[in-house]
Amino acid sequence: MAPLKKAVPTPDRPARGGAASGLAGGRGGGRKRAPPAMSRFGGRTREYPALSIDRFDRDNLRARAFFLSHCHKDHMMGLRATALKRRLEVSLKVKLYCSPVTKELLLTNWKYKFWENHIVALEVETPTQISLEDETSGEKEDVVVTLLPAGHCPGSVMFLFEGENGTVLYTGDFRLAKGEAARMELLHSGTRVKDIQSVYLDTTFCDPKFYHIPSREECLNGILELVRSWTSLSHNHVVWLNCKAAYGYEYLFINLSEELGIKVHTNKLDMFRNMPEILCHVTTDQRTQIHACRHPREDDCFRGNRLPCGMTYLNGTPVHVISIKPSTMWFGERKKKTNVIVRTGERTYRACFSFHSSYSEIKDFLSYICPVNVYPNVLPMGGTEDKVLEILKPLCRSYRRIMEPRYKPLGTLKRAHKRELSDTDEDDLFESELISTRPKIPKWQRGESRPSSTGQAENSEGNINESTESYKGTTTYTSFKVDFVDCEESNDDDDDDDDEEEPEKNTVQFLSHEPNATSTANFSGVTSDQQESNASVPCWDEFFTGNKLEESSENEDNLPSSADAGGSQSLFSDSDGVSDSTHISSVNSSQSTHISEQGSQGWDSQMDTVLITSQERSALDLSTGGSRAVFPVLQESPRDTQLDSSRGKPPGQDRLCAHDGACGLESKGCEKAAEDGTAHIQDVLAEISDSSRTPDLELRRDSQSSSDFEIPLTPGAEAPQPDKLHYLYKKLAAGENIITEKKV
DNA sequence: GCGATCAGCT
DNA sequence: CACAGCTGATCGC
Repeated sequence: MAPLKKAVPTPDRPARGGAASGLAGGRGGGRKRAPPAMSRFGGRTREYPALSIDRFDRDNLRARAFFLSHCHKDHMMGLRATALKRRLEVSLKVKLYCSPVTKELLLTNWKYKFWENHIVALEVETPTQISLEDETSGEKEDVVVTLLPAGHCPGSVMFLFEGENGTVLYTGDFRLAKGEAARMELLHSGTRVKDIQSVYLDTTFCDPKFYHIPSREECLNGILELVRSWTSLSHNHVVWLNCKAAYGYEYLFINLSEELGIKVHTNKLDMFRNMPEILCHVTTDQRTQIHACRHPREDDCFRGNRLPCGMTYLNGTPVHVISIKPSTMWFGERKKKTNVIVRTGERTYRACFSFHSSYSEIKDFLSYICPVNVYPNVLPMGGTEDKVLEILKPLCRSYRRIMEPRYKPLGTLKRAHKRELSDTDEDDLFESELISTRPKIPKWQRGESRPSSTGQAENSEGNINESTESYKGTTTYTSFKVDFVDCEESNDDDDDDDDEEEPEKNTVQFLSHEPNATSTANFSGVTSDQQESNASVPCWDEFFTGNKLEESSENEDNLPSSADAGGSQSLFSDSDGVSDSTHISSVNSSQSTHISEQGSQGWDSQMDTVLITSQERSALDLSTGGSRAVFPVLQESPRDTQLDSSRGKPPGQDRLCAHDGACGLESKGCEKAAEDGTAHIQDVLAEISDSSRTPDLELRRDSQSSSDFEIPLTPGAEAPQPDKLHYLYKKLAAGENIITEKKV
């Protein structure tokens, strides 16, 4: 959830202090900034008010049981307050339920030690019955709670409550790729999705502005290649990851460390003492080429070519530091299309990175669950509750009920109906039958299929997913070739980045393409102007010879429409059609308890800024240790991927290369490389771009591409357009009937 | 003095 | 540009 930060004054008890007291309103006299995304979730659900979740102040103090979805401060409000401490002292029964990882992280902070005897770690995906007893009246109520992996940060979970008042899902903060809900066994009953009364939903990015956020893998790979290219220049080329001090970047650290054999320097790591799979990739030894350390004046440090930890020399020579700042909003604000990595200064980069589901991921999730009610936990910045509900309600059953006859005579149907169509033009969301008959993805198929965002689409395309992803299980690493291109044009037209250092703002486009970029581009369902100029009809041969298929299914079918249309901006997808796909089928365990994630759709590279199309390059070729998986735990079930201390190491974990060896491999002749980083990055990349591809990569790539086909293309085109043809080919390849479904 | 809150700043 | 969290000032207890 985006900041729950500011206390929201309530009628029963206004926030204390400062402005709220009315006494300090005049302080400073400066204008208040627009508030960031604000929590709307007060800590309790309507159905189970005796439970407090992620809020531990005010009335929540009286809860019969407490739940913590993850260890971010904005979800821990009141958790160490005196009032709660006192309650624990007089009650042995009151418990805080959370995941084992969250418990570990919480208790490594001495400020929360007093919880020690009151925390109950629940295994993820293990339904547990909890007896809630009112300590004064003795009244009892049973509820079954199930923790589901949330993909937000280590230990993060969603809570599924089942009891007398129906089934309720509280998502906490989550990032789940499309189709993840369908893979969660415990969201299902038999073969069907459970009948969920209410979802309390993380709506941080529930704004068409964030229609598409590149998958974790895509972002990771962008960062990986940038870090790789810089650190390979010489032993004293160092990267500073300017990460906010929060759990959630661990999987990035782990993957960088695994891929490059370079541990990540952090200020603290004792909280991971019982999590060897993280611990072995971070270090408090400054003498490393990747840093994620913090300092109050870290920007000053950086400007002085110093790391926040103070390191200025490595291997006896001054370090050359670049910074990479992960962010999501920044990309969301771009008016022009950008890539996952954008250069913002001579030595500064922005990398796309998100802990929260994108607009389309949220919609996919919700439409799959299809609850009766939805309650947004967060109002996106600048958003209103009405606006968010306008987006979400059509995906709920309650909406349909409202839409039925009783409103008809009032004349409101048309307007509402229009809204419904506009926002979800891809299907008939209000067939409640769809909900009840939606099949669960069979267990054996999990991790191999890409259920679509809607039941209908899934029905029509499920087979394709299955057939084209049959290689998924073997997709254990990614590969792609990158080039950094300094673009003449500025990335942004307004707010220049604060770390801007160069007179002219160069944008380094981080592009990854297939070797046959032109042909793949032609498979695009939607073509840009530029694309159209050289658009040609897709060729079956190319399609079928294992070259990547490209299609912006999302743009096609989940097309942001009316509601979306205004500010809609698929951040990384300009519909140009050359979508890059990085081929990873699992997210690393460190991103919590979770997911065998198939990356969400590849984002479309921006063809208009392609100066150099990169060729595919196998990660194998560059990886220091050989065939290492970027995401080493994909075979594991969600439960197994939990960062529990009891959990075994992921496969291959022991293969952490000595980083000297790693660097030495690629640093030849680069010792005097520092002055112009970009040029040298390009040099290095040029050098490695000859690397050959491994044959099976192509298979993987192909298999991955199926994720782009989860939603049927819009039928009804008169003549077979390239995209149509592409679709037909796809179906044919899947051995399917090519009769198109009639859409609403 | 401590905790809560807010402004300001990453 | 804001995903989360720190610091310091201020206020209430």
